[in-house]
Amino acid sequence: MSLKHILLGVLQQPKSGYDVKKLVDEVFNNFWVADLAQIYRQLKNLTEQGLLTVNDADSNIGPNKKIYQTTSQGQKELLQWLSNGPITKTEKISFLAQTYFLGLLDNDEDRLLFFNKLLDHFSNWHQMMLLIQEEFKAECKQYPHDLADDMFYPNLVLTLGIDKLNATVKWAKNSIQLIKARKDGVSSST
Amino acid sequence: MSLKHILLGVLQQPKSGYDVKKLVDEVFNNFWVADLAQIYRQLKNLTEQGLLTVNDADSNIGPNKKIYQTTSQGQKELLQWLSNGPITKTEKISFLAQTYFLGLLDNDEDRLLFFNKLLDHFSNWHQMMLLIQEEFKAECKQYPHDLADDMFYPNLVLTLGIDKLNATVKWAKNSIQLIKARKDGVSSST
DNA sequence: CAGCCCATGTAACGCGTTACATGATTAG
DNA sequence: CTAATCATGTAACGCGTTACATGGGCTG
Repeated sequence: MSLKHILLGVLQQPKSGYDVKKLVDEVFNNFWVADLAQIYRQLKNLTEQGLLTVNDADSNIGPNKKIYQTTSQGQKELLQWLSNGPITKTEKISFLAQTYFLGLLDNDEDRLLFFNKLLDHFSNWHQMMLLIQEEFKAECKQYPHDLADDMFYPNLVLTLGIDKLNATVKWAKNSIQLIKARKDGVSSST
Repeated sequence: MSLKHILLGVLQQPKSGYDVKKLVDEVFNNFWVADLAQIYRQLKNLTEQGLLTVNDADSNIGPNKKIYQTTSQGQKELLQWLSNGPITKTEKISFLAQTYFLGLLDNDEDRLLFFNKLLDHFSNWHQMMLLIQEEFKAECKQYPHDLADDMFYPNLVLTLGIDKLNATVKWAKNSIQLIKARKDGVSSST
């Protein structure tokens, strides 16, 4: 129910479907993934519903683009979505489902391998997001108070991403220590 | 792709579809939601594929139950899923998509209302999970080292849930302060 | 006897994912 | 010349969600 609204949001500035995909991969990857095929289908639907307009445009490279843009009706729908309050309780986190059943594996090496892969993935991601935050900090004198209006809320989204990744990285490290301690015998009560 | 494996996991102990739904709501709600209709459909599919068995059973109350249980083939599939490494990058967090576009609302009161609803929701949830953690702590002497094998990994899942909720609650509180400070004028650099 | 919980399901629709098809331009 | 990137799409399938149907037993 939200890809629709993400499209209405990003298409306040006119863009092609392909451009939307790149934007979502770059700036929304923190909390959303979207497939190109899905984006093209939604653009078609939303245009038929009058929430977007299309215009053809030349491309200096490759085939011609179709440029989409949110209509006032689309804008209205977007504001309605924001006004209905926060949508929560929709999370599906596969790696936690896996962790829940990890005791079924028959040795600690496999479990440690699982957690090391997690740690590797999330700490890389964490580092990447810290770099993006540096760019936000460079944009203003008193971070985050005097960020431009159109960067303030994107920045809040970024900071929760960083905070959660920080928690996740610490958790993965701690879990590895706990598993190792269990493996070597619980007795060590340091 | 993961409801399938959650079913294979929880049906190591025989259960009805209705029981699975209750269990998922109680213990997996931290990172998964599943619809009853969806569960019934998957149970049917997985049984046809030979990953589950069904048996009829009386119910002391209401209609007869169908009791499902994971087969050795289902077990194999489950272990395969765990061995393929952690599945990440599948998150879709609607409230962050909303936050990203929150600047489109035309006043700070509406934005603060949004964040207060978030804060209320997540702090209640956080409290609930802390209570569940107390139960885990009561189950053993040296928490979490000497938790039973079948509680150790579920407990890890619980702790990440708590850590992330803690981060989210702090973030919501901080965001409210930042919005108020912007509203009242950025000048106050206390 | 009304309303809730137990327990199962079907139907319809929409979202998400993968595979496939097409074809232009540019960098190595 | 090959591979990558640009750019658009269709088809098929499976997952997620909502609405609806059925009916017994228990609680107030």
